[in-house]
Amino acid sequence: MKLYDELVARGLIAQVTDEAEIRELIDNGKATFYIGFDPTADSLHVGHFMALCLMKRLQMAGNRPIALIGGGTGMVGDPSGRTDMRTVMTPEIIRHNCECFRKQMEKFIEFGEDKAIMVDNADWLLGLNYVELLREVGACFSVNNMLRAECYKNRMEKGLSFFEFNYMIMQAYDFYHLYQHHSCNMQFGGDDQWSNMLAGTELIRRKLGKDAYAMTITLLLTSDGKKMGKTMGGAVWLDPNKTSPYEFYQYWRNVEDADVLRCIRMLTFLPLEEIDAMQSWEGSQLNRAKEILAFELTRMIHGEEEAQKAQATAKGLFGGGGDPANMPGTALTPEAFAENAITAIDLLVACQLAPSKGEARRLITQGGVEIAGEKVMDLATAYQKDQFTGEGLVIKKGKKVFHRATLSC
RNA sequence: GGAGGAGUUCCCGAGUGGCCAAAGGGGGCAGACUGUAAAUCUGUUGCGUCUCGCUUCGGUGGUUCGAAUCCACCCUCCUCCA
Repeated sequence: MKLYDELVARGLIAQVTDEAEIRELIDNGKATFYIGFDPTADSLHVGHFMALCLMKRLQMAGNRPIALIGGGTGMVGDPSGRTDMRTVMTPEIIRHNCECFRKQMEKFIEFGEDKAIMVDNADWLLGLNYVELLREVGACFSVNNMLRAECYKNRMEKGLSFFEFNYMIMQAYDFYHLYQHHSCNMQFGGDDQWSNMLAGTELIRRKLGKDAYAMTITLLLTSDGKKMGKTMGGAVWLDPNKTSPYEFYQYWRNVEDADVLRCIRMLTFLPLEEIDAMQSWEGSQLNRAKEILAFELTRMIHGEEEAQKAQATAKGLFGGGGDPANMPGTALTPEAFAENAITAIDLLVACQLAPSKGEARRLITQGGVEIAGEKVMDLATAYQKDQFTGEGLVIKKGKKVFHRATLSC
């Protein structure tokens, strides 16, 4: 199966500017394409991961990827799909985030001669002169059209500053720049980027009279329409220090039935035939598919070894028999103990399993806490310091959250 | 710049002097049921030394025995006019 058809079969393609032309280019390895990543945090998340996967698929088919880090666009912030303005980040934070992105991407995509290249749009955007830019590209944009763009829709009610309004022009300029300096003829991005990407192809057409193409990746949504990869605590990060491999594994292990196959199709590199075979799985059989999904993704991001560990830990905790060694944990300092003991309430707070003592108390009262295999019934239950040495104590909050508390020395 | 309107807890939203840590819904958390799923039902959802105290209704002052609620000034947002 050719690449384009595979992308369609996996449900990855949302919108394209010119299907025939794009098919021809990418199937034959003739595309030089870019995907932009704005440094909004100090780690990539699942949404970025999808883009990186796409990059890899195209690279494997012989196309040349350009990873663009938005050191320049990050100074403004993309208003697409947002209902309020992003916090404006300081240049220092942006630089730091760019550096973090760079490191994570290098683990996943091969950069170098004849391989992928990485560029930072700060290199050309920050030096632009306002009046020159207006004269050079400003004339190519119609405000009337820009205002009609989908990405500004939900901002028309809440208000959109001129500052953010310019984001589209900056992104269009990126494409224009890359077209000229790196022969980049195609741009990929999340589906929310569609209008920004079209602005780029339009600019290239007007300024250079040349065709460039754009294609968006389907946003990975849950069956009830929320973005995948978000939890209450925030995004599911690729940085193991922000989301541990175990937690990462658990996130995917717990997706809803309705979402498993779509996730496997879109996020993993498993052959389509294998995935089609899972289509007929039903009921609790789907748990097997969830394991596959969780394992595959953890392996791709954290490596085979970490994936094995995460899976063994999960199986140990939920199924019994496995190795429960790798669960998240907290090393308690001696100061946490009053007279060599710590109450269950303080323990929950110290391990950040409860945000406050009141919450911890409630959890215990409602029967949601188990420590060292025993349900905590009494609010006054306390544990001696020496119980935390070695393996420490395993705390279970609710049905799914396991945590190991040890003593730091 | 002018005229109106609005800002309440994680979110939406009620509350117009004490009975207000503040209705209702959403979301979250926990329990039951299950398959580490969904749906459903139940409880819970500011903090603490927890029958009591403390902090919270955009900000700062004020009136009052008492303020989310009244007054003054300020900030932010929305709508209409320029």
